[in-house]
Parts: sequence; structure tokens; C-alpha cells
Amino acid sequence: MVTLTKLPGAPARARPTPGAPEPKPENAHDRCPECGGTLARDPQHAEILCQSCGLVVAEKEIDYGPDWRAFDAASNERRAHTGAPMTESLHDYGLSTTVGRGSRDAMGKAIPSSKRLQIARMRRLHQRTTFGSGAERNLARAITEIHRVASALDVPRAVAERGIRIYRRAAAESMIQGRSIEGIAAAALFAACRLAGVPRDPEHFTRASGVDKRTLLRLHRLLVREFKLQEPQPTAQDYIARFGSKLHITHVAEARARELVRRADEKGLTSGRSPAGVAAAVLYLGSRDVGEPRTQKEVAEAAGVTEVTVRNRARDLEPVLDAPMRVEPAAEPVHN
DNA sequence: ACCTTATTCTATCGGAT
DNA sequence: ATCCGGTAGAATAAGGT
Repeated sequence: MVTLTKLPGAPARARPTPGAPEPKPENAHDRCPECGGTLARDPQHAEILCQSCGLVVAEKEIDYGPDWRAFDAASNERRAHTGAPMTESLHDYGLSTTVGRGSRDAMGKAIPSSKRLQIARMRRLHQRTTFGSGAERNLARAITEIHRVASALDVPRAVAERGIRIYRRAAAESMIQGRSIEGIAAAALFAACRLAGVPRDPEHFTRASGVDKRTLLRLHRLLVREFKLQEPQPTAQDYIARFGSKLHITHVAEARARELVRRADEKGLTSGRSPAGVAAAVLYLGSRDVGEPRTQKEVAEAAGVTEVTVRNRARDLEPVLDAPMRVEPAAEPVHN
């Protein structure tokens, strides 16, 4: 724990800003004894130093500012001063205690040899009853597995922990019986990835976890159904900006494309279709509508779909084309 | 393990500009 | 020559029995 510093009159700060030693000018009466320059405090290093000559006036200052106080259970948890952080990564959240091995008791007194045997026995029993129970052991196995696969696939730690949380829930609701731990573990991590918006290819999962793709997806569906997990579904709108900029179209064309998607969604013309394909088609039609046409080939390439798909989606969209959003005045003047 | 359904992809062709 | 529009069959996804 870093000792915090605080000068009289300075605002109380409970926590140093991490990574920013921001020396701040202090009050006028705080002057450097050497050069008379302004003093500043550096909470990171618990020092007070002169801004002009760099003299360290005081070190290891005590923070006399108010301590953090907790008024409810939630802040109590956040503001607790002791203990390792809780984590999903250990089967018992890292909160369990164990019987130690030392030859001295908590007060530092030597433990008489007559009691040593008894304590060793307690330790053994304690371990067996906590970690040794079937459910705990399986949970630990699952967590190990999730971490293993997560690191093989470069899944961020926070996402892996979310996967573990899902697994715990599945275990709590007796969904593991009759299914493989590895399978549920992989599916839980897979679901966590999708929920976090960083989906992984099921193929990679299969390779990293040894769970075959079909099983993985089936268990994943089970988890989604049971827990009503809401995965963010990418929409065509999400892709328009990205593909649009690849195609170097103007905002006018992009706006037209968005308008088309909106109308198509209303009429249910996009459901079941790949959002990338829809995005490609509206960009094709939209850019053409506003007089900066792109070929099917170009939009297809930008969207990573084939020209056929562009054509098919474009054909689907015909019903919404009859009321074009005229951005520029009609090109052809009428003579008569 | 096998079957069903829907969608997209690959490959290809003919017509239009 | 390139673009466009359409078709046939393979591949894939998701699902059910």
C-alpha cells in the first residue's frame, strides 16, 4: 500500500491518480527552504519537492486526509483496506482460508509438539472437505479449462471471468449432469465472447478446446436459452460506416443507404439475411441513387460478400426504392 | 448419426453499355 | 472489356429426430 501525502490546505485525496505524478503548486507560505521556490507534492512517491530546484523537502508523509468510509455493503466491499481482490478465477473466489504449515501460532509463539500432530490432521481434513468435495473439484477443473482455452484464443481476462460466471450458474442449476465439463466450459466461454462483442470462430474453439463444433454450438444454444442471454446482433447499420468509408462515398450516399436499411427493416425485408450483405446492397443502391455509383463488384469486395449476394439483396429491396430520398433536385428538366 | 430448411458462395453464362 | 442480372449446385448454419 502506498503511503499517501497531503499538505495542510490542500484538497484531501483518498487515492493518488495512477501513473500521473502531477506536481501541483501549493500555498504561498509553503516555500522551499533552499531557493524559496514553490513546493509541490507527489502522491505517487509520497514526497514533497521543490518545483524550482527539485529538493525533496519531506518523504514518507502521512496522509492526514479523511479515510474512506463505508456506509453500505457495496462500498464496504470496494473500500475495504485488506485482502486480495476477489476473482472469478479461483473456484472459491480466492476467499478461502487454509490451515498454515508454520511452527508458530498466530501470536508468534512456538506450537508445542504435542499439538503439531493434531494441527496436521486438521489441515488435511480441512483441505479434503473444501477443495476435495466433488462439486468443488469439478468447478476448479472447469475454471482451469476455461483459462486454458481463453489464453489459447487470446480472450481477454475479463471475458474469461464472465465465462466462468456463466459456468458457475450452469453448475448451480444442475445443467452439467450428463454433459461434459469441458463442453460446458467451452460453451460458457464462447457465450461470454459473443456477449462481450468479441466473437470467436467456432472452428478455433474446436481446435483449442477439443470439443467438437456441433456440441459446442448445441451447448451454447442451451446456455443462451436457459439464461436468456442477449447477444448483441450486428445490424446492417453497424456496417454502413465501415464499408462506406472503404468505398469513399459521401455522407449523402451514406445517409441514403441508412434510409434504405431503415425502410427495409420496417418491411421485414432484412430478417434472416446477413447484415453485411444488406449493408453492401444499400450502399450499392444508395450511392447510385445520389449520383456517385459504385459497381456491385466494389461494394461486394468492401463488404466481404459476393456479387450474387449484393444482387439478391438489392432485388429484395426494390419495394422500398419507389420513394427515393431526393437529396439533389431532379436532374432532368421537363420540356413542354 | 442422419434429415430438413434457409442462406450464402462458387462458377458460369448471356445480354447490355 | 466490363458491368449487370440470373441460374445451378455446393457449402454452411441451425435445428430436429
